[in-house]
Amino acid sequence: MTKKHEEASPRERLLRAGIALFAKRGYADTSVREIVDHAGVTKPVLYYYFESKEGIFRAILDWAAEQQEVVLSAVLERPGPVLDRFIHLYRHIYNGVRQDQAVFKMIHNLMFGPPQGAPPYDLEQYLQRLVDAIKAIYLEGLARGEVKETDPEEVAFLVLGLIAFCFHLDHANPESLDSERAERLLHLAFWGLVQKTTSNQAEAT
Amino acid sequence: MTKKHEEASPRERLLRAGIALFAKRGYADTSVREIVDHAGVTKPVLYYYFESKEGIFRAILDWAAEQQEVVLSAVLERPGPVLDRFIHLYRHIYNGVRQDQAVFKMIHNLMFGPPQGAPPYDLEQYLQRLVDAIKAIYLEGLARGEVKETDPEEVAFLVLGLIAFCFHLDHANPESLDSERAERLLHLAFWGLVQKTTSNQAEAT
DNA sequence: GTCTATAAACTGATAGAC
DNA sequence: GTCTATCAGTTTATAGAC
Repeated sequence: MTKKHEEASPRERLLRAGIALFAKRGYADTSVREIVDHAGVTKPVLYYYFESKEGIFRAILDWAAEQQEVVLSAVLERPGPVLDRFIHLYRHIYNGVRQDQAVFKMIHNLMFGPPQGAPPYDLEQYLQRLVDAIKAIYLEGLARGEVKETDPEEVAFLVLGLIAFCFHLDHANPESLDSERAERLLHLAFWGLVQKTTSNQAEAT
Repeated sequence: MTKKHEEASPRERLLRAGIALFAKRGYADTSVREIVDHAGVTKPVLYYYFESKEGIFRAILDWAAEQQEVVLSAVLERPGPVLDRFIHLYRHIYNGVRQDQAVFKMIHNLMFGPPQGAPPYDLEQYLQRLVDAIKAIYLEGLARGEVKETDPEEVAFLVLGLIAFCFHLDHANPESLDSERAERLLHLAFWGLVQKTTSNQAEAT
């Protein structure tokens, strides 16, 4: 963390500008001219620190991978009931520091959107780390008898699908932002949708 | 349906090419040159039938809205248990005819990805129609006492989030395509994740 | 309706002065 | 390190012949 909020280095201003623009409009629709204008520098400066448009793109994603690792480590250390920890994960990843939010939006867009000309990058690692974190939380809850036994991978996809969708809704429709929607959706999936009748009415499709 | 599989009109070939390319790579990264090459025509033909790149983009989305309406109407007419109908919805929307699949992928990308320079379009209508359809299925199940009472909007988001995520997984990782994952995830959310301690222990995988 | 040829603007990237 | 000026290639879009 060698950053001052007052006057950042050209390299850092370029990184911030790149994050903001790539997150907002995607890779193909963001030009290097826009990035350098937004950063208040000239074009050769970008090509000096990063060697190409692809270079700054990869530099951003490399930095983002470290950021995610920091966030996930903190979340995994915190104990508590499974549902609380899932919600805590959502809040920290997606509703974290405003500054880091754009970079997660950028990753989200790359994961769920079209490649749009972006250079190849191992996005699978981001997803896999999230899956692993959710699995770990689930398995701890399972050991305490808090949740039923099922495929941990399925649980991870269930939780990830919901928080990704809430993240999308919040960003696609910022005016109707509902900070507790993820909590309610996870709650709903946690307790189930089916009506629990009197005795033991199991239904299989 | 005024199409013959043998030899389509230039206009229709352009639409198909546009769908395929916009779906695969996004709006900004798809050039009109690629579209006309893929359609086997020349550039002025595109500007004759549609007046611009934005024009063919909007024409595709207008057509897609009609297609979705047809699919949703068919799904809503079919009776059955709530969970079965949710799965049926998924299969018909996202795993429907191979030909129409690309257009749904294109909409999915526009909904969940960055705008990437695409012209403004009311994507909210697509989402709202899906939400309404899921609400209708849920409310019918509620009237039969099949599901517990909760906010229908939440149910719609739960189901939509999961099927959108499965759709993404299948397309992001086609080699590990798992056609029954959506079914399992919906099943999991339907029955809940929590351990039912007392006598009411119903579970099936 | 469909073509060739081209306009005008923008793209990523670089040379060379300071 | 940072600048001005510019390159070569691509973009959307059109003019004008047939």
